[in-house]
Amino acid sequence: MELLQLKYFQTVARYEHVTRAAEELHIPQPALSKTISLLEKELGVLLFDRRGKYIHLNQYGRAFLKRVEQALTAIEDGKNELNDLAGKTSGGVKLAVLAASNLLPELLSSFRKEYPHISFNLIQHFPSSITKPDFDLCISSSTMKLEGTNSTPIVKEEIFLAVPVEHPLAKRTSIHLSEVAGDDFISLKAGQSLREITDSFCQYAGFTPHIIFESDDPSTVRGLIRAGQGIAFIPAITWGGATGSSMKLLHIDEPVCERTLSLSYTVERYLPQAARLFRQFAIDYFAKLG
DNA sequence: AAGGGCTTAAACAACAGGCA
DNA sequence: TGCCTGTTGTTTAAGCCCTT
Repeated sequence: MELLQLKYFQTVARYEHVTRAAEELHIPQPALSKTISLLEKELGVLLFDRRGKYIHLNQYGRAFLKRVEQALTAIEDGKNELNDLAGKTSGGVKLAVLAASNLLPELLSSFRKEYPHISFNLIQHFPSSITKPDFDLCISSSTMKLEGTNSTPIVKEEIFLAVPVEHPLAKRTSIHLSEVAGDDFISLKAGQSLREITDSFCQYAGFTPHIIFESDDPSTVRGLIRAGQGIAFIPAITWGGATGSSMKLLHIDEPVCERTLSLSYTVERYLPQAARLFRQFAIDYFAKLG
């Protein structure tokens, strides 16, 4: 049994799609089919159910995948550990960013000024087909609990309500959220952690926001507010930057609108030196922002 | 030279979706 | 419902490269 066969199997098992796995592995699809069938032959059981043109992991495949993941992770951790022992901190950091992606360019460029030899592999969403996200570190909202991880809070920020200057409440400095229950909202797309938090603020204030625009891009959200199309929640730090004179940020008295971002890392895995350096750097970086 | 592992190319089968 | 078309997975054959 070859290590390569196990890597191939892991990829096919994750995608349950031979062609996509072959593309991922940069090998021709027939070769991958052949490798998998040889592995099955060696194991003496079928790892996949073939139903027509689709393949699905079966009970043997699922059991084997669990062990293969453990074995390959252990080998990866071993390589990282040896690199560190040999004094090579040039490895990459697998960084998942599920929140505060706006600050990422500045954070990474600051870090790389100090450690130019450390590279990054950024993960900005977890494909639903991948059951076990693979990262060294993950920046996310504290409301998201990632299984098998430890978290360190890195920044607590207030969430303001941004209104256009011509809005009736624009002359105020603070409001109760229930005062804007009837307003049109511009919001992040559903599924984003910030969106879930702000929806819960509104729910607490006794209303469901009437959302007229959804966008993943903070600058688009700002532009729409300036254009008088609606109001929006704006995190003070991670969405920081000039708001301009055509927009006003209001403090929300009730409910308390804050969020905490955390840095998570998997508990059972060896954290490479490069990732440990970045973890400390990120904690210090956000401490300065806060 | 022989054997193993890989590649590309081709052929085939099974299925999904569109359409009449 | 039946046909057509496109997609996808599998198998086989021929050839290349590397190791023994």
